[in-house]
Amino acid sequence: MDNKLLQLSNLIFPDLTEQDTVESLEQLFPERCLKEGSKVTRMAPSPTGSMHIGNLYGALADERIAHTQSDDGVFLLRIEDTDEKREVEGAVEKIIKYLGAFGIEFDEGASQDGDIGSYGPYRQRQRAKYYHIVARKLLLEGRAYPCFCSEEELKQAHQAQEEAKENFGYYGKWAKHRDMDVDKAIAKIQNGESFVLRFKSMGDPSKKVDFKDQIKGKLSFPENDQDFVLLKSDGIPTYHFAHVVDDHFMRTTDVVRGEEWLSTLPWHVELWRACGFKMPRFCHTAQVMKLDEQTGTKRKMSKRKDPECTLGFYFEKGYPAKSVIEYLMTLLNSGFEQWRSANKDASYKDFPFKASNMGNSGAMFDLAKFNDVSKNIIAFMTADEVYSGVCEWAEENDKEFYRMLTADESYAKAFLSIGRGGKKPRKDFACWSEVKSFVSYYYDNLFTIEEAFPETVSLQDRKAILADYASIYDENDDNNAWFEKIKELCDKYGYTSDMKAYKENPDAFKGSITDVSNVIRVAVTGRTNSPDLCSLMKVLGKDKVIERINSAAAL
RNA sequence: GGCCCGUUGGUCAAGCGGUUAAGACAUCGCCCUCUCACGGCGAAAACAUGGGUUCGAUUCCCGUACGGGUCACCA
Repeated sequence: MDNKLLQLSNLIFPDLTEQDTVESLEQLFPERCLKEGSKVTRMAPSPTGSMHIGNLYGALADERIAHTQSDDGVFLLRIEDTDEKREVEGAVEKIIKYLGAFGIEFDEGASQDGDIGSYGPYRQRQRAKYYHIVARKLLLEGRAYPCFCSEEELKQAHQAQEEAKENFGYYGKWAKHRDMDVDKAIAKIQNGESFVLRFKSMGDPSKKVDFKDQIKGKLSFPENDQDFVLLKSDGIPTYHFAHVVDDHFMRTTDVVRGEEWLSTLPWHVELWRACGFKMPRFCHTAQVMKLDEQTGTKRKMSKRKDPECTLGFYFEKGYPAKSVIEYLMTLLNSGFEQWRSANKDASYKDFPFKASNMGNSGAMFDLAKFNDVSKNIIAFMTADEVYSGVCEWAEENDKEFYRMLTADESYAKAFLSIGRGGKKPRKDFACWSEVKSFVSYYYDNLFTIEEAFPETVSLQDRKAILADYASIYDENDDNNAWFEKIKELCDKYGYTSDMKAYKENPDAFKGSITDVSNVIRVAVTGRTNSPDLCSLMKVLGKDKVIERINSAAAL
């Protein structure tokens, strides 16, 4: 072994002993004993801010890949906290809490109560030693070297490259310290100069590397020639290095990450090889996009411009977690929707998820479609489920409504039951925040006449019809009897109950049964649209119905 | 600018050399013993573009345009 190099490595890695070898790490983190075909995936967020829909999208993909058709696959959470400057307090807890709220659970990794699993620690800053061990190996093998360039020098090089129309970066002739004399490097470090550890690339960009991605298929890039940074001046690794070391020693089988990493894939390929590690499979997922109203073009979802981008949006509006997952599944895997229509009651977890069925171009987030998906989810819930969903939301977001709902639970459940159950349930709301305005007429303090009575009915007729109806209404009538009474009213006042005849020749009649029932509907609910009037009136109770009809007759 | 990825109706998407080019959301019509919702039926609506290869290209190859990503001691 080159003594000088050894001296240099001792200077750079004073925290390591001779026992700290890559082989010792291989023993510490042995290959996992999993069944054939089982997969290990990881979500690796950096704790730098609030979660957005793209994070959830990625997490769901990871989770499904690990857990579909395998009972011992592993989905783990690793915290990429290598950038101290951008770290946000409490972000880790928030990530775990939010994902949990969407039903996404980890088998292993960082958690609120410390680490779970034997491949940790799972927070990168606590893994400094492991990175150093691998980095030292690279240094001693001549695949890494210290670089003393200042920020200013790098900036200047960048500018010079721009002027010379050459590629940006630290490579070839621009890599000033690549071939620096070891003695000189030792002297500089002893002198206390700041440095980073760079990878020494042997790549030749005139050659191509072929690569297979689980989603994108065959890819081909020029070989890497960048001497990118492995360890920053504080000894903490960059993403690139941490990715290779962690995914190797955590024994990740499938790296699922956004396609923004595609461009640095050649870096990673060369690094995996230089480390002597076997590469995992890669799945580079498309981004969730959004139509920009201003420009009319697709663009990445942005937290600032798109409220539906942050996960908080779904909680504030009160979308069931299940709806969000269901919609993301339709974006994530082609074929999910068709599978769903054939398997209405199945859990999304039963869907045969395949990485190869993931879309390879960015899917646009479509709020209208999402709302439809959510309406379907809510439509097939029981009244009890809807009730607890609304209450949970209202407790956080609308205290007054919460008190009203909980003041008479069975009353609330009764009106939430209308049109529910059976094969063709109503699809009235997409989220809990829409419920209140929909059911407001069930509560006297929210009830107002919001819409006009039908114009086809004269004031005189309206008063007479209402007064008449108040005297014949019987809350024990079934739907048929109820309807017969409306028909009788029609006949009495010259409105037809024969809709066909009315449509064919509307001028032959004063109006139709629609007008008559709408007179009653507006009197009772304050609006021209409502669920089935007969059921609705039963829930309201005879007293309230009569009271409202009488006061409307007095208008 | 270099490199990479992508482009099927308004949106999400099937399709893997020969199809009347599925389906879903949205839109519009019609039907369904009251309105709305649900449901049913139906309509309109697409292979970015130019060259090849081929008996035949939405499908394969090349160019162009457009969109996206990336080029940090951020991930």
